Amino acid sequence: MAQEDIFKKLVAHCKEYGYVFQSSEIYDGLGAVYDYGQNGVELKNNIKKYWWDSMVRLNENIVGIDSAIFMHPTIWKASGHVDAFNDPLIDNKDSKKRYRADVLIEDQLAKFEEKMNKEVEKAKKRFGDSFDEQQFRETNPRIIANQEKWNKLHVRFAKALNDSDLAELKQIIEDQEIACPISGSRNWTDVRQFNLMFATEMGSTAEGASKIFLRPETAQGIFVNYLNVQKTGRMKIPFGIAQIGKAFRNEIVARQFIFRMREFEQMEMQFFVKPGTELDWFDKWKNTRIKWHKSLGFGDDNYRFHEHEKLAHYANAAVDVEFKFPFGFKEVEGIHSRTDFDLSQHQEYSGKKIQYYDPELGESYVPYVVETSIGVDRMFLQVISASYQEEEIESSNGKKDTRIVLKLPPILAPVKLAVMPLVKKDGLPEKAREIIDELKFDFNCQYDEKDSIGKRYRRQDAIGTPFCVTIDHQTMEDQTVTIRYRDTMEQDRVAIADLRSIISEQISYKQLFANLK
RNA sequence: GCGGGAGUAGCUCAGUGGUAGAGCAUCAGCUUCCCAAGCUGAGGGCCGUGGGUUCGAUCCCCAUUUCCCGCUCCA
Repeated sequence: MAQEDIFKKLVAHCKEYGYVFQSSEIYDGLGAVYDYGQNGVELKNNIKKYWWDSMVRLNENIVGIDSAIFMHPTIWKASGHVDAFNDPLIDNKDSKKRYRADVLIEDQLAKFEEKMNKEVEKAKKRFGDSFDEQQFRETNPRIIANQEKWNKLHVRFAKALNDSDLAELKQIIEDQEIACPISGSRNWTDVRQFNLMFATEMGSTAEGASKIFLRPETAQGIFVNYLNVQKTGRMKIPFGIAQIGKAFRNEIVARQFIFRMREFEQMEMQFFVKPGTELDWFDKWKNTRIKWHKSLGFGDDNYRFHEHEKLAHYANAAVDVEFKFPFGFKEVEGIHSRTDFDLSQHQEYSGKKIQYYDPELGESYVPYVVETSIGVDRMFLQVISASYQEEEIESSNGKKDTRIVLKLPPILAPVKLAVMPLVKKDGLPEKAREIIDELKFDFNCQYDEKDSIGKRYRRQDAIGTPFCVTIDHQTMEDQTVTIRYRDTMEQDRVAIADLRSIISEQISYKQLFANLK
């Protein structure tokens, strides 16, 4: 079956079995926003717990925080988001290509510079060593003409950008007769602003209200709390701060189900290190994180690293962990060496000294940061797409049958255990309830007595329940039940008293965590 | 955002210018059978939304919204 078909079925399955619903569906939905259903929320919580425990519980030198979504607006100036997330865009109607309007105009400025430089080059060849470039630039008529054009355009462009005057940017592009490099045409749409940060107002009166942003990443909440945590937690470098929380980006194109959403959740850990050691720590975390992914057993071949060639303004090394989704290898997690960019910026903008006194060195420094940042929703999609299987099996009447099963890692499964009476009489239902009452404090249990036992097993397969316990007449005599395993469909007869330890062992972190060290 | 396709029951889909159907699913009862399809019955849809044409629109036209594919974008 084609991968796209599997993806479609997966999306349908997520809805049908209470994993993921489209947001506001009864009102026609809201673009690229999704809700998690009764099973989805359990899976998502389990994913978050698995990450959190592997960070905070497993590492003495990593602690967690939970910072607010609203933050002081200056934070986003310091972080660079206000500038980087505000792009005036324009489309060429013929080539259907989209450009940043400011980049088009900057290219035009560069063309003038190029022309001037060419004149200088020519003159250099002609006059040799005795050539005075400064004087030449001031006197050559062609350079003067170009310089004038450049100056005029630059002033106009800077003003338009400063005023966020989109119509003026469009007018500049028209006046400069800038053409699309692909189609060569000057058939442009209007310039539109795509502000990737959501804004709202804080303060209830119009005059007193100030514009604030919904955070586009959780990392800044960690950076601005660096001093608080380091001091109150008596943290010594190297140490990390972990956080799970929502972030918001007004994506131009948000698609592929929950892969790219406008409201999403991140699990981030910022690791503070001594300057100069950051690349060693970068390698260490790269290694640790890929082990974490592989520990879930979805197949090592389904992961790869993608090294960034073009680095962001703050980074000196960056790598993505990519997973093979039904629509191809895509980023799940990013590991970035962010240098001291963020803390230095906050130091500058806030005026507070954000440094660490290193007793070994006997001096203070702004720590360097290695970040691991994973999208919860992408992780969710990874887990569920890797787990979704359609199996051809032989039915009892000899016919071929398709069994749809979510082979979720038991530790992540929403429901760990279904307890069902083989028939709903002779005291079997009561016995089943008794077992659930005993085990529900340890595991998420589900009771089902409707339909044939085979049908009930299939229902549990569809939501990924790893264990089904069935009460039959023998149970009433000797206190044993059958336990049926989701993946193999095999059954064992075991004592009721042993159920807790059997299941506990299968959903223990211990083995998974052993692989992380 | 641009181009293309689609939107009918929880799911998969029929259907017609005269105010809607099937299979599966759901629920109740019977059946008691350890791997989904036994019997009986029930609930559920202003046919994505708004406007237009028409005596009358789920169907034709326009707009809009959502989803899918491609492009584009992506610290």
